[in-house]
Amino acid sequence: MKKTGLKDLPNAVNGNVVLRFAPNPNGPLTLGHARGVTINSEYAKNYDGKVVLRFDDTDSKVKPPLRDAYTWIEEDYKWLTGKEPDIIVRASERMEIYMKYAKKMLNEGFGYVCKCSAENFKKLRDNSKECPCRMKDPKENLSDWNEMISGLLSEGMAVVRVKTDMNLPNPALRDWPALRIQHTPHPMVGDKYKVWPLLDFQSAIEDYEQGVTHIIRGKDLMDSTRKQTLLYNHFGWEYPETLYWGRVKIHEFGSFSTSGMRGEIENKNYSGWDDPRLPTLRALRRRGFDSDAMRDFWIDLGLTQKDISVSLQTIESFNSSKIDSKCERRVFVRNPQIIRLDENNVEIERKLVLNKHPLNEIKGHREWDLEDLDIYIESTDLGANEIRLKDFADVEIQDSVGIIQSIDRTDKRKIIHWLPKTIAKKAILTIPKGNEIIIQEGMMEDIEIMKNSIVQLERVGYAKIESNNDDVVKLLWLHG
RNA sequence: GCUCGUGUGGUGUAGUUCGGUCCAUCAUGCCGCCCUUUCGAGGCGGCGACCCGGGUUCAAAUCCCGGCACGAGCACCA
Repeated sequence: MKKTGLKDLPNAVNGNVVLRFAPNPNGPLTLGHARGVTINSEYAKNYDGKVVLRFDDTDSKVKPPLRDAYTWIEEDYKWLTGKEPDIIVRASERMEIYMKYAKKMLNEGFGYVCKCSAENFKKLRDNSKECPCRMKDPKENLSDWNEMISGLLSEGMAVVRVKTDMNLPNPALRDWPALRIQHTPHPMVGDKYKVWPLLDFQSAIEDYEQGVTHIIRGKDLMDSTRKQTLLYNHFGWEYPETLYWGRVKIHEFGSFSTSGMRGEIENKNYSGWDDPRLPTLRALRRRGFDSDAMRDFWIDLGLTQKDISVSLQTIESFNSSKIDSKCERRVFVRNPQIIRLDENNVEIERKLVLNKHPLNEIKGHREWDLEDLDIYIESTDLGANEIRLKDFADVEIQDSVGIIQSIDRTDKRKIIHWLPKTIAKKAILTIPKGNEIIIQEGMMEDIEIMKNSIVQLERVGYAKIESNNDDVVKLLWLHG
C-alpha cells in the first residue's frame, strides 16, 4: 500500500503548525532550494499551517547579501508555491531582538564574552578545558559587551559564547559562539550594528519568536539542532520538532554554488541568473518547467536523510506529464533538405488537416497547403530510401525526389516528420547542454507561432518559443 | 582523530516503530510491442534490489551483535 505525498509530521496539530524556509539572500533560488520551499509549503498546506520566509542575512562579510535577491526570492517562492509566504522576516531588521536576548544571556550568566583568539579557544575546547573568560561575572561581561557593540573592539577581538559543558562528547557543542563582531557595512542596514549574531543564535531566537513548531533542515545542520537545544534549555524554551534531509545532487548540473554563479555572471561567463545552463529557478522557469511538476518531483523524493543523486531526466519526465496535454504540436526540420514530391498517379489531398494535439486534448487544427510539392525533411532522414511522411504518405526517395507510393501505411517503414516549403519559416533552436550552448537551425511550421508558448516539436522534443519576428523564430530547448 | 548520520533494482522511493499479508511498492531508466497520429507524445509488456557476516526465531528487509561502505559536522559561513 503506497502512501502518496509526504509522511506525517511528528506531533503536528492541524491548524497549529508553523514552518520556515530560511535562505541567505545572496542570489535567487536554485533547484536545491526548491526542495525546501516545496516540502515546507506542502506540509503547511497539509496541516493548514503557516510558512515563514526568513532571510538569514547576518553575514555581510563572507556571504554578503544582494539587495535584489530579497525580491527575487519572494518571486521564486511565489512561482513555485503559487502563493505568498504567510510571514516574511529579515534578520537584519530584527537585530534589536537578538541583542536583547544576548544581553539577557549575559545577565543571567549562561553566556559570556570571550576574548580568546579562535585558535586558542579551539585548543582549550579540544582538551575540554575552560577558557579564562568563562569565569567572569555578569557585570564584567556586560561591560565587555558594551565595548563590543559600541565598536570599541575590532573584528576578531571578542565573541559571545553560550555556556554549555566543556566535557560534552561532541567538541563542536562546547561553549559555541553566538555573536561576533563584524564591521563590514550591511547592504540593507549599513554600519548601524557592530555585532552580528551567528546562524545558530539568530535562527534559534527567531524560531522561538515566530513560534516555529517544525524545523526541516539539511542533516549537515544536525549539530545546529544540538547547539540550539542547549540554548533553549537555558532560556527554558521547548525546541521545535526537527527533521532532516540529505544532500541532493543533480547529475546534469555540476556543483554550482550561489556565490560561484554570482562570480561567473559578473565575469560574463553566463548571460544572467536566467541563463538556461544554470540551475536557478528563473532559468528553469524561462525554459518552460512547470512549477507543479517541480513540486511533484520533490514530493516524490520525499524526506530522507540519504544523500542522493538524481537525474534531470526524472524532473523532465514529471514535467512532460504535466505539460504534454497543453502543448500543441509543430514541425521543426533541422538541417533541412529539399525534396520534390512526385505524385506518381496517386491521388493526394491538396490540403492536410492535422490535430494541434494527437489525442485532441487541445481542440483545433493546423492546415497544411500542399499546392506546391516542394518539402523539407531532415538531412539525417535522407538515409533511408523508403520512408513514411508522417500523417501523409509512404514515399520512396530517389535523388531528391520523393515518389509517392501510397497514402495508406503499407509497411513498418520509418515515419519521419516533414514540412511543405510554402509554410516553412526559418527557426533557430538553442539547446543548453552542460556548460555549452548548441544552436540548431532549421525550418519551422509557420502556423500560430505564439511567443512564450511551449510546443512539442514532433520527433524532436519540447521547446519554448522565445521570439518570433518577420525572419526567424527563436526556440529555447526544454527537453525531449 | 572526535562526534553524528545513512545503507532496498541503473536512479529515486514504499515497507523497517508493533518480525509473518514482501518469492518486496511505485516512479524513473533501459529493452520490446502497439498506434495507417511522432525513435522522442500516448498505450501495453518485460528487465532489475533488501551492504556483508554471524545470532535470535517456526518465520527477518524488518530484532541483536560484529564488520564494511558512503556522507556530514568539528568556522568569529549560512
